Amino acid sequence: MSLRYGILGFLSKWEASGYDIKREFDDVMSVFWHSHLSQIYPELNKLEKEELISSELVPQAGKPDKKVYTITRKGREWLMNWLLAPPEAPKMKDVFLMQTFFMDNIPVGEVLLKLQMYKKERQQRLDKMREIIQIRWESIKERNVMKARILMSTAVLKRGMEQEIQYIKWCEETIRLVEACKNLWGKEEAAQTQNTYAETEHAEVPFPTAVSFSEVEDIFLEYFGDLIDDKGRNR
Amino acid sequence: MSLRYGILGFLSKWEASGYDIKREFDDVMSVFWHSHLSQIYPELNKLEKEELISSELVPQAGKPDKKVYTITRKGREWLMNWLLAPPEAPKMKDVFLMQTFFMDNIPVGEVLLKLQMYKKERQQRLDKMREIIQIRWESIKERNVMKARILMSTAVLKRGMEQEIQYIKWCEETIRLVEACKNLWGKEEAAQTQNTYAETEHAEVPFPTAVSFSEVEDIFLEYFGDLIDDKGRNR
DNA sequence: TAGCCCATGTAATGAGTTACATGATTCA
DNA sequence: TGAATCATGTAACTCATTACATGGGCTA
Repeated sequence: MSLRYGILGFLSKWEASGYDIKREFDDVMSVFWHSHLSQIYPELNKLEKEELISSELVPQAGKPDKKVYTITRKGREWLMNWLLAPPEAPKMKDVFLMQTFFMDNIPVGEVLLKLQMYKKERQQRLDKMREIIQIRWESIKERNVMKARILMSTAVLKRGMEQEIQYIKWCEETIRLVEACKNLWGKEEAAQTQNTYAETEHAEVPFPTAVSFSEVEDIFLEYFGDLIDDKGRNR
Repeated sequence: MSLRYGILGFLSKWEASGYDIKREFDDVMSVFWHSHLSQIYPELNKLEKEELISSELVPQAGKPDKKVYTITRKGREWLMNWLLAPPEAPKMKDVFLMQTFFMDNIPVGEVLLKLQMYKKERQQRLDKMREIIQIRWESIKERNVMKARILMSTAVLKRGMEQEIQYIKWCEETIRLVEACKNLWGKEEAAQTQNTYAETEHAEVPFPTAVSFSEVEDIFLEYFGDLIDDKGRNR
């Protein structure tokens, strides 16, 4: 239900074809949304049938024809009503965090590798955002104009960048934590065997490689910083 | 494709019914995933047919019967293969950021209200996580055991908490930014009219309430901190 | 000449949500 | 007595992804 508002929102400022909209979803809007052309085209046709947008065929030299869409008054009304509605509860879906949560099932070496790979993934997203914001920044300064749309879109870009920076930092910190607690995984070659016996673990039988908490308490407290309220402890 | 691994991952440590799994998705696992019972039940049946899990009916006193699932060897193999596969590229879907991006279409007063409401939403998530981590922290200290699973799940919880803290901070900063740039929206009553003319905007016709950038440059630079590389400027 | 960019789609499949259906116990 | 919790599901629908289809122009 949100894709259509992403389209209406974009068309509220610029006329565009499905292909143009996809380009935007891959560029600035990738901070908060992603979509395939095969979803955008049918949605555009649906929006036109509902008279929220209208289209015009524009011939191009040396390129295929374009179907350029324009938002209608009704479309603007729908967009505004959506914008004024109370915000939805955030619905988390983070595949990488899910994997991390279950990484006790694979050897430590693999855990560290995955964290490093993911850090790179996030670094690339950040680099892309930095580029986008740099270009926009120069353009704003050059044209010397500020508008509400520019303000809000840069605010969103800031949020995106902060998110990537913090995710990268978390990867680094977690790599350090895992390295400091390597022994919890036991020998790498034994990992397969360990897992086979893990099903008895819920009955409070200690895991072969479990250690007493006090051994790692300091590492833990440092990792968490002030996120934990550690009452009854003298430090 | 990830829900099934969320289920397998959970069952890799504890035997559980569909209802139990749902409870977990609403609790600790809500940091990175959410799912409905009407999706979990059919998935469990599918997993059983594929022999990745097996079930046993457990009668209960004063409560309906439970269908308790156990992961099979084949299920563990599938889980491990998924965990060892290279991480997927993150797929962003943040409805609130999408709305924020297009908030030039509604009055400033409404923009500020929405940012405040969303901040509260995130604050509630944070409070819930704090509670969860506090309970786990006490339990770890009491039992005095540390295992790889505990390590990784707390790392994920940390990430979740950081995310909420930073989102809240971003809301606050953005509220301040919007307040400082209120005039970009013009009079609230005029908002409807403004939007009607916005379609001519792509032709570089300045927006009625546009101001020169230099007027807000300092506010902007403060908002961004060191996120922008502002070359050729003396500060 | 192979592969990418432009441009628009359809079809099949998979994932996710909302509504409906049932029925016992427990708590206010 | 009504609402919430426990417990398992089906059906209808919407949303999202992957694969397929077409075809001209540009670039290495």
